[in-house]
Amino acid sequence: MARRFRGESHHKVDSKGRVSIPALFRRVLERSDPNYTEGLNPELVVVYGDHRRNYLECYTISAIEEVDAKIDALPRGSMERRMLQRLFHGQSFPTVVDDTGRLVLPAKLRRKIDLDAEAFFIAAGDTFQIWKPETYETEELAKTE
Amino acid sequence: MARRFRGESHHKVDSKGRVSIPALFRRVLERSDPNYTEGLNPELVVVYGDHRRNYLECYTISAIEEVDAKIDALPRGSMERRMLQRLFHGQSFPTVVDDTGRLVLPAKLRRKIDLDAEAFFIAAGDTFQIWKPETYETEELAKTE
DNA sequence: TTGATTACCATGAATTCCCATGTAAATAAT
DNA sequence: ATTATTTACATGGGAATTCATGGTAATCAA
Repeated sequence: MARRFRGESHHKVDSKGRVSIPALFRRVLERSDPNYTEGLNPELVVVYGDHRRNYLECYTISAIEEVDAKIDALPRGSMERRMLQRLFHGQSFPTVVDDTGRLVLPAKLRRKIDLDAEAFFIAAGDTFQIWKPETYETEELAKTE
Repeated sequence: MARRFRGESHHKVDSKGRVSIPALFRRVLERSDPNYTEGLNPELVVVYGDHRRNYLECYTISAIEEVDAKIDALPRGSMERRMLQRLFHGQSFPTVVDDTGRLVLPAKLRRKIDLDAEAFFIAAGDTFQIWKPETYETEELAKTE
């Protein structure tokens, strides 16, 4: 199976911010983490962006490395480079899947997208997104239906 | 034999969601999976779409890769890209044919098309569809009038 | 020491794996 | 040709494993 996320699902978020990552997404995270080996837990990077973004975008290690490489290729001091650095280096949170296949979202990130008891996961090519279900329905579904 | 599905047939769906894939369709899935080799089981992607779609559309690996390539070519952030990503990356289910030639449809997908004891398979060019027999009949009947 | 974070353990439900069987289709033997 | 033998298909059942989720104890940071 490829290094591309596919599928969508809802998962409970508990009081500690723990939320199961869809099993199929975990397989992709594993395959796309160069440091991953059987028995270990894959790493990932959660990009949350500025106040205008109301979902979390999760990158595999190899995906975020591609982004980093692109940023590095831009001229130092250019506006584009500075903006991308702010988003991908500043407004992001590196973490690791835990032993039971869950992600622990710190209160700050949960508050940012107003997440409470349930989270909606949806694949988006080589990343996946985490939404508050209600937000997804109003924002996304309304737009495209 | 070509990479094109042909034919239609009915198959039992058991309580675990297992359903035999028509043998001829399996041959096509094998030939259209770049990773397939004798002895292995071919992969496929089941696209189920939103609430308006009442059947499952099954893509071979090479067919879905064509779709992915088209999506990747669209500008990031464009509405068209987002819509296609939602459908093909989000509302889809990647899987693999099992050792006995069956597909396992999770309860979620079965519920979506209201599938119970029997499924109707019909070829549609480089994909094939899975319908609840009754739905297909009424739907088709309605069309041909 | 107090609230938060992390590590461990627990469990029911869903999913996968492995093996079994009847029947139809294909091939070989008489 | 007709029968015997093999092979492929469709389907079923139970055991083993994975998943999603929840709880408690141990650790940490301020």
